[in-house]
Amino acid sequence: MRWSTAFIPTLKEDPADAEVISHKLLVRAGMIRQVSRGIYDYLPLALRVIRKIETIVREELDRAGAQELLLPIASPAELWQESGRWELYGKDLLRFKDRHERDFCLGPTHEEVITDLVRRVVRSYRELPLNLYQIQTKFRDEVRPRFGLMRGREFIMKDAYSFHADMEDCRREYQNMFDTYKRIFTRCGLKFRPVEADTGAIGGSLSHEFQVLAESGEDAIVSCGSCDYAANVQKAEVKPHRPSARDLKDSSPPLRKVATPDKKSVAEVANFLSLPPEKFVKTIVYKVDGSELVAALVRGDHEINELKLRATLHREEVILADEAEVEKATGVAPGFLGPIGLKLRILADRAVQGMRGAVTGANEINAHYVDVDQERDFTPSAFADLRMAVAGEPCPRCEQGRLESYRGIEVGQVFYLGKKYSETMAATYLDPEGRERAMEMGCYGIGISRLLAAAIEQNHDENGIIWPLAIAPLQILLLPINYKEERIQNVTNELYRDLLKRGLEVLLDDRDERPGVKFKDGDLIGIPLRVILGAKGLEKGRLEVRQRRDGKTEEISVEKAAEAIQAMIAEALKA
RNA sequence: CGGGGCGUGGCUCAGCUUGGUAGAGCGCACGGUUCGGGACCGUGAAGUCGGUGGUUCAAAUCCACUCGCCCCGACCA
Repeated sequence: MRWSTAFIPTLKEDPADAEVISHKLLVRAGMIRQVSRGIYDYLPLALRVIRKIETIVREELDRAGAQELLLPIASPAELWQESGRWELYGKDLLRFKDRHERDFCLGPTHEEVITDLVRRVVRSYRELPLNLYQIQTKFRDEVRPRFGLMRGREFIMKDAYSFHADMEDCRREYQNMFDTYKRIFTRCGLKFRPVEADTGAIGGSLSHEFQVLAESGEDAIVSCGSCDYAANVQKAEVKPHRPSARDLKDSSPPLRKVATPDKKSVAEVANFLSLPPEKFVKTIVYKVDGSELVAALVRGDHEINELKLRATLHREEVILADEAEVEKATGVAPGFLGPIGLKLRILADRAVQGMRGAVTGANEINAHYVDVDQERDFTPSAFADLRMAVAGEPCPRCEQGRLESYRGIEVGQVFYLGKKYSETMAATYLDPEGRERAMEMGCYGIGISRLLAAAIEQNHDENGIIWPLAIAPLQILLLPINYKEERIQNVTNELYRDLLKRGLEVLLDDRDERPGVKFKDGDLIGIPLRVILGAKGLEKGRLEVRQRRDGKTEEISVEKAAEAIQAMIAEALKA
């Protein structure tokens, strides 16, 4: 590839609308351009990276026994109505009508479509298991697309779906995909961590996310310093709390009501009363499945985890009650709510159990109780793990470990779905006894375009991108200092042809630009190996090879250059 | 959906408060000098000032509406 004729529109300055580094660098390196919010053109260099990632994904999935197919991007409403997601999926699902006024949507994911296919084909346990995947553009009309390719509306995804006769086989495939994902991300040259995850809108009961570790990540994850426990904070368990002996022995002063005019939040009241937030009990009212109101209690310095609340209640939908609903049910505005005398079902986080000298709302405007003693003054219907885990607390799985927190970019997720879709959509088969049974399913996604951004978030410096060799758009940058000079041009061209003949991927910077411009552009687009051909070196029959990542440079002879470079690439790819 | 910000040559921005016929740097074209980390000199092309409507003798500038883009939030009392 010759730079002079390539479509690589680099920019000297950061684009005005980019915030995160991967977005800035992708645009500056001439790899993407925005078309609309969350929608981008992929220019040639970006597409090359995408193809590389896709190739790795295909090789590993094929090796793991999955088969590639391609499903349509538009699907009819009927399938989504059948699974119930036409209603449930909400506005992220981009809907439209065809010329016959029939409802369609752009696929945000393909459980319905694939399940429909498989149920129409598979009849017998003999045809199972199956693992089918595709690499395709998805569309989710995100509330707030942001950060370039990290959260786009249109994005490229690999999605795989597996079908099994029984749970054991499905679990086996889950593990198979888990291991395959580890190989894929390792081959892509990324630092990542698999973590336990919530199943979200996709559904199911077991899930891991693969998080690329990066400060700019949207997800908070925690992991144990001494064992291999790691989880998304959404999912992370909290070690069961035991009230300390001292807490239990202290006698508490009597309950008192104090005036707290206009002080609603824990921070406000804590400041007003000069008490630390951990002495507070927050009372939060939720509407469960659209009707019942339930109060949840967590300590003032903790955050409630709604996913845990939902799981504890065994209900589908748990949303915060609005102010009017709360007032109607309790007679008081949120901000002054407390468990004492509250006429609602109350669930409490374990950390609330046995609290003494606590502060709660008084269920009366502008008033709070102090010196609240949980055991003496109120009894929730149950104690459960309801809060977010935080860094520094004990590991829920091992004795000595403490949790550390990180930021991550989710680039893959594996789900055990069970029969969620096969039952609602009647994807059944006949077992050896001739009984009709619903298939067990799993699904497995990788955000290809997001992976591109994540790789940059993790691999860049002040000068630009530093591609891991395995996914670099090209492997070698040939940089003649003065290409117009005949001798340099001849040597460069010869080396270029030789490298191409050896099957290497080479970008030849044959532009009539000053060296500084070429160096800057080269660093920006991040090609791993840079070969510099300058007049001084060539006089001695030598050229320079420089690593983009660490700047390490070595001189090699021109005659052996192609062979030496090929060896360097081969060596690096092996590592 | 709520809050904030921005929209002016290809890019990054100034000009707007206080209305008077549009600027800079980079990029681009041409000529010359240069040539190992974003050169220098000269010449030049390029902008319906996001759109619509209004106020005014006069609007990039003031007003209204609208479209687009960015950021924060959109559930923790």
